[in-house]
Amino acid sequence: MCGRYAIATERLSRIENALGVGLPDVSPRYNVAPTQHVPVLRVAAGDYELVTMRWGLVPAWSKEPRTSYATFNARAETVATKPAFRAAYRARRCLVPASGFYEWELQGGHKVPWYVSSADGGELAFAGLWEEWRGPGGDSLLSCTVIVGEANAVVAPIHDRMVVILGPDGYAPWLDPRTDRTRLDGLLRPCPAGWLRRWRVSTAVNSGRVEGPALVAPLPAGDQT
DNA sequence: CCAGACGTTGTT
DNA sequence: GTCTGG
DNA sequence: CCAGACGTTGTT
DNA sequence: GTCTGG
Repeated sequence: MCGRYAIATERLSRIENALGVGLPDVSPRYNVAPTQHVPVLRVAAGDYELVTMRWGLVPAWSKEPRTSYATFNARAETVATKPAFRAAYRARRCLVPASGFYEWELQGGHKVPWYVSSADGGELAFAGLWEEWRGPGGDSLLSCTVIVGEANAVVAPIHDRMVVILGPDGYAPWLDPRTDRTRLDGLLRPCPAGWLRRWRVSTAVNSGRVEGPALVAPLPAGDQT
């Protein structure tokens, strides 16, 4: 699954190059948690645009601009049919840029944090969905989720699920509202192991209130198990 | 018909 | 135990 | 995801 | 909004 990530690259070069578009730089963050506002790439009026959305999707039919259940991840296996996600899967897909994500491994009774990083340092693109919720007073909330599926060989030893990461060839078809279901479903596969690396990090990341580049620093070699 | 849920993970 | 906040 | 709160009244 | 359960 994916409940915490980092975005350290200010310039989203891989996305810019793949889509042939210029994008504003983003502020580096090392401890992005659900309910926070995050940069998201979507198509609006036929153009690509980077917008800020709340992480944790609020369906358009929700009575409140929040949910009483977890929506910061959507399962790849069921995203096309679950009431909270299916409309967005059909028409409102997005990319969530990241440098890497955190995963907690259950070791005996306790949890140890790992950082799973982009192998080449360029930004990753998580497969996401977005929604716009409108309140009676004309208020509006943009929100998003990221899709999770099977783990690849880098992540499987520590956790059985991981976020779906798209390659540059998948960016445009994923974002295009006209792409058919069969092609979309085909994109929701674990990414190649070569795209990722992982290392143990400090438990400082456990708290959502801590921030800074030290959070992704590898623990000493002796602690990398 | 109306009311109530709408989600993920992990653990037992 | 369960919900909220980051 | 994990951490931290989980309550009321009245006073400054 | 739409589906399930009573």
